[in-house]
Amino acid sequence: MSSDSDLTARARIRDAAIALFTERGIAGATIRDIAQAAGVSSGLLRHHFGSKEGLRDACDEFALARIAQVQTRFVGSQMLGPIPPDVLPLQQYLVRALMDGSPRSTEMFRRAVDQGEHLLGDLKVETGDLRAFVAVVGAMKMGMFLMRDQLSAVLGEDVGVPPGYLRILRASIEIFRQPLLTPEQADQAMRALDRISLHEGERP
Amino acid sequence: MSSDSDLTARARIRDAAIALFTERGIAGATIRDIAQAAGVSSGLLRHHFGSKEGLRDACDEFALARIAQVQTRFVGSQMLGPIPPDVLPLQQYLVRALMDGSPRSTEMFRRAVDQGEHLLGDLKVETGDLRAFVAVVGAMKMGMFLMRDQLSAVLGEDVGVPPGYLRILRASIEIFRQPLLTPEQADQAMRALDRISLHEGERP
DNA sequence: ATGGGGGCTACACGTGCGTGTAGTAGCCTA
DNA sequence: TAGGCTACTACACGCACGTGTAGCCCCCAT
Repeated sequence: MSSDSDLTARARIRDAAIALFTERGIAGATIRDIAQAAGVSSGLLRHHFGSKEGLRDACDEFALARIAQVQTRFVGSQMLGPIPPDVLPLQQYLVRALMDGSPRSTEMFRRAVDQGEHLLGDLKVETGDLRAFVAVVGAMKMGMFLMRDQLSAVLGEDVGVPPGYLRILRASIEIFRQPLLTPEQADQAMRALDRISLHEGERP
Repeated sequence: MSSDSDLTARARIRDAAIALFTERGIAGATIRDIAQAAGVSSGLLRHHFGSKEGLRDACDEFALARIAQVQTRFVGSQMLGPIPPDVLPLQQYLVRALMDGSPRSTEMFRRAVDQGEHLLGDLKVETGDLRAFVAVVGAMKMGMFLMRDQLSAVLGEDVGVPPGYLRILRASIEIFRQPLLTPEQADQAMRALDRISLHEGERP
C-alpha cells in the first residue's frame, strides 16, 4: 500500500481491477469503484483500456504472463522454492475470471488440462477417464479459491492471505496424500452410478 | 417443460429463479428475465416474494428443504439409492448461492462442516487440522459444480446433466479412492510450506 | 517559443436495473 | 348481489451502470 503511488496510474488501475474483480467477480466490480480504488477518474480507465472488457483482458494477460514467468523458473525442480508473494492474488484472480467465463483463461484451463493429461499419462493413477480425472482435480483445486469467503467464515480466519492460506494448503496436501474412500466404498459408489446410467438409458 | 403450466405461478417463478440464479449467479440474473422465463409479469414476482432478496431466500429455503428431505430418507443406508432427478439442479443452485454469499447457505455450510468434523473424527483420516480438512474437502466438491461451464468445455459435454454429470462423479470417486501424492511428495510439500511460514514470521 | 500529443478530468447520455404505485379480473363469503 | 381479498398487470421512478465527448495540463521535440 505504501508504494502504490510509485506505480504508474495504468498499473494502479490494473492492480485495483484485479483486486476488485477477484473480490466481487467481473460483473460485480464497477468501473467507477475500480477507478476510485486506484485514485483516478473513471475516464482515465477508459482512456487506457478502452472498455471494461479491455481492462479485463489486460488483467488476464498480466496475470497469465506473471504466473508463466515464475512457473517456468522452476520447471526443472519439481517442487518450487519460495513463491513470490504477488502471485497469490493473481492466481485467485485467474480462478475467479475463469469461473466468470473469460475467454483467455478458458483457453488457459484447456491447455492446463491437456498438459496435465500428458503429464499424468506416464504416472500410475488408476482411472478409466484420464481427461475427466485431470479436469476434475483442477476444478477441485479451484474450488478452494472460489469458496474463499465461506472457508474463511468456517475456519475463522481469512484463507486468502498467508496464515490462513497455508492452513488450507496443508489441508489439501493431507487430502491428496491418502485415499478418502476404501476400495469397497468406491466400488459400491461406482456400481450405484452404473445403475443410474442404465436407468437413464431406458427412459426415453 | 411440458407440465410447467400445471404449476402455480409462484412455483414457476421459483423454478425459473433457481435455474437463472444457477446459470448466471445471483447478481447476474435479473428480475425481469426471471419473470419472463416464468411467463409472468415482473410485478407478480414482487407481489409473491417482496424483493429479489426475498425471492432468493425462498429459493434457498425450498432447495434446502427438498434436499434435507431426500437426505434423511437415506440416512441409515450409507450409500443412497436412486437420487430423484430434481435434486441435482437444487444442489447446483445451493453451491452457486453459497459462493455468492447467501446467509442461509453459509449457515448450511457451517453446519455441514460441523457435522462432517464429528463424523470424520471417528474415522481414520490423517490430519493435523480436522476442521480445515473437512472444510476444504467440501470446497473441492463444490468446485466441480462451480466450474461447470469450464469442465463442460474441456470435456466436450455438459457436465451439469446426467451423461456428463455421471462422468465427473466417476472421476471424483477415482480421485478420492487413491492417494495422489506419495508420502515423500507430501512431506516435501509440507516442509516447503513450513519454510514459507517461517519467512512470514520473520518479516514484520 | 511553440505546437502537438498523451495523460488525465469533468460531465452528459442512454440503458437496464430493482423498486414503487395504481388499477383490473376473478373468486369466495355474507 | 355486494364486498373484499388475492392474483396479476401496466407503467413510472430513481439510480447506477458502461460509455461517449470536450477540454485541460504538461512535457518534449522542433
